[in-house]
Amino acid sequence: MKYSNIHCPTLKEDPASVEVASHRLLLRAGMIRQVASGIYDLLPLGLKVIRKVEAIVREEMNRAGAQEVLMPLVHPAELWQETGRWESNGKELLRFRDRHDRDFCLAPTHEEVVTDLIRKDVRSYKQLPINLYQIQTKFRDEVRPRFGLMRGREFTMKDAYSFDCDEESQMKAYEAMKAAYERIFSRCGLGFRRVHADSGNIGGSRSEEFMVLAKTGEDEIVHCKSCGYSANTEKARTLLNPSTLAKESFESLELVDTPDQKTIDEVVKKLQVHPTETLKVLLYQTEKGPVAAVLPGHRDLSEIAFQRALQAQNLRPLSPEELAQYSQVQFGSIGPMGLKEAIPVLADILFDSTIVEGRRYCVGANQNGKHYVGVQAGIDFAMQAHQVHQIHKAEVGDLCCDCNAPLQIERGIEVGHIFALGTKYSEAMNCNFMDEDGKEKPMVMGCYGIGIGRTAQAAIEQGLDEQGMVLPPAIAPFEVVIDVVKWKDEVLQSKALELYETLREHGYDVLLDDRDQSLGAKLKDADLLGISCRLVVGHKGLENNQIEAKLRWEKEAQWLAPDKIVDWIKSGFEKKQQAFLTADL
RNA sequence: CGGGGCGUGGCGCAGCCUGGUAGCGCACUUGCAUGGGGUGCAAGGGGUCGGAAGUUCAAAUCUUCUCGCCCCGACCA
Repeated sequence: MKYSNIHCPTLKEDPASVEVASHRLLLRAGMIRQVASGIYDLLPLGLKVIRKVEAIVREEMNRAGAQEVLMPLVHPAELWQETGRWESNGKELLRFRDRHDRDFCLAPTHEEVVTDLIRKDVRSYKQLPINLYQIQTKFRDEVRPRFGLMRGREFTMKDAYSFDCDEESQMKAYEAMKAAYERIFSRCGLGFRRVHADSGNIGGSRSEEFMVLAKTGEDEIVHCKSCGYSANTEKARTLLNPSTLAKESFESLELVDTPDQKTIDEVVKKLQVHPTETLKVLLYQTEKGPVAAVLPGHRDLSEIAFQRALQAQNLRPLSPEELAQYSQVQFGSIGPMGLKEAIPVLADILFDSTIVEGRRYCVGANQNGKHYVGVQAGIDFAMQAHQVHQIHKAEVGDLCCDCNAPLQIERGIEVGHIFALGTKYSEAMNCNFMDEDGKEKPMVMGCYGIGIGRTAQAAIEQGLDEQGMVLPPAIAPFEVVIDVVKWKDEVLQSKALELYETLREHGYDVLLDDRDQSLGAKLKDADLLGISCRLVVGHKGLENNQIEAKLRWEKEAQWLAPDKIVDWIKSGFEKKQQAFLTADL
């Protein structure tokens, strides 16, 4: 490909109000342009990178035995109503009506459609297992799109769905996908961690996320260096490190006035106590009725863990208006002592496991404008074993559940997610099959997703330097670029063309920069685009029959005879790729 | 959804406070020179200031409304 034939509007200056480096580079490299919030054009070179990621994904999916299909972006409401997700999904699900006033939505995911597809044609265990995947556009009307392709509203996703006769067979599909994902992300040159997304006690289902480690990642993950345990902070189970607790300052139970102190911060300030000596009560609404989470004032609640512990389908914070229907007590004065009496309709009260039994705490008194101090956990209020759960969000300093070592917290970009679904969708949608003894059973499903654009951008985020992108050859927009010191010089030009043809014959994806610009400008663009190998043809080298060659990730360039170039590139690329596959975090 | 910010040639910005119908850099066009890290000089083209209404003799500038985009936060009581 010749540069003059490509629409690649590179930018010299940084675009305004763009925070993340990879997003900035995508814009500067002329790979993407914004159309609306969270909606982008992919320009030729941006698309080229995306296609290369897709090619790797396809290859590994096919190798793992999945078959490619293509399902629609527009889904009829009926399918989503069958699983209840038409109602339970919020505004993220973009709904609209067609000319006949029928309800539709833009697909944020495809469990309903693929389950419908399978149930129409699969009757027997003999037809199973099946694993179908697609690389397709999704639309999720995100509250707050940001960071370019990282969190767009319209985005490309690879999603696979497996259908099996039983759990055991399902686990094989799950493991095959897991292995494929590890290969895919390694081949894309990504430093990633596979983390637990669910601790695995709900209906035997299991889920793991693939996190690319990056400071700018939107997700937090805990990692245990000593045993390797990794999990999404929201879903991680961790133990309290007792050494983080302040010394007890109360000796006896006492009722104190706190007329204007509603938040933990305010109470702590007024009563001169340490946050680790306070307890707070968070109220939520569920389909079973209001529920309460009791946890230390300095800890955050993991809503996901809370919901799981409650085994609730829906969970949202209780509004002040709702609270007023149940109780005279207002937010800010609610505490664990006599909670059930204060709010008689509470369905469940769960205590966080970081509450220390016997320790004296400062708590809301369930009387407006009053707190108790010196309340003993487990004595002044009961904490039955079945009520105590790990519902706090993991924090730095917490201890590993498995080996008791201190955990570290890292940031990551979620590029892939694999999930054992069980029979949730197959049961809701009657996706059944006849097994060997003539019994009808729901299929056991799994789903597996990769954000294609996000994977590409994560690779950029991890690889960049001051000059631009540093991409692995497998996903760089070009493998090789040829720059000519003076394009109009016929001797140099013909040498460059010769080199260009040779490399193409050897199967390389080559860019010939045929623009009549200063060398400096051309080199800047080559670096910005992250092209893996750069060759410079000029008089200086040609006098000695040499070409300047440089790999994007190396500091120094080398002078090589033209007939050595192909082998040199080959071994350079192989070394790099090998490094990715064996990279250790 | 709450808070904050921004919207002026393709891009990045100044002008707005203290109204008098637009300016800079980059990019673009033409010419000459240059050619190993965004080359120099010269001559050009392009915007009515997100939109609407209002105040005024006069609005990019003041007021109100509206649209769009970006950032932060989001029920932690």
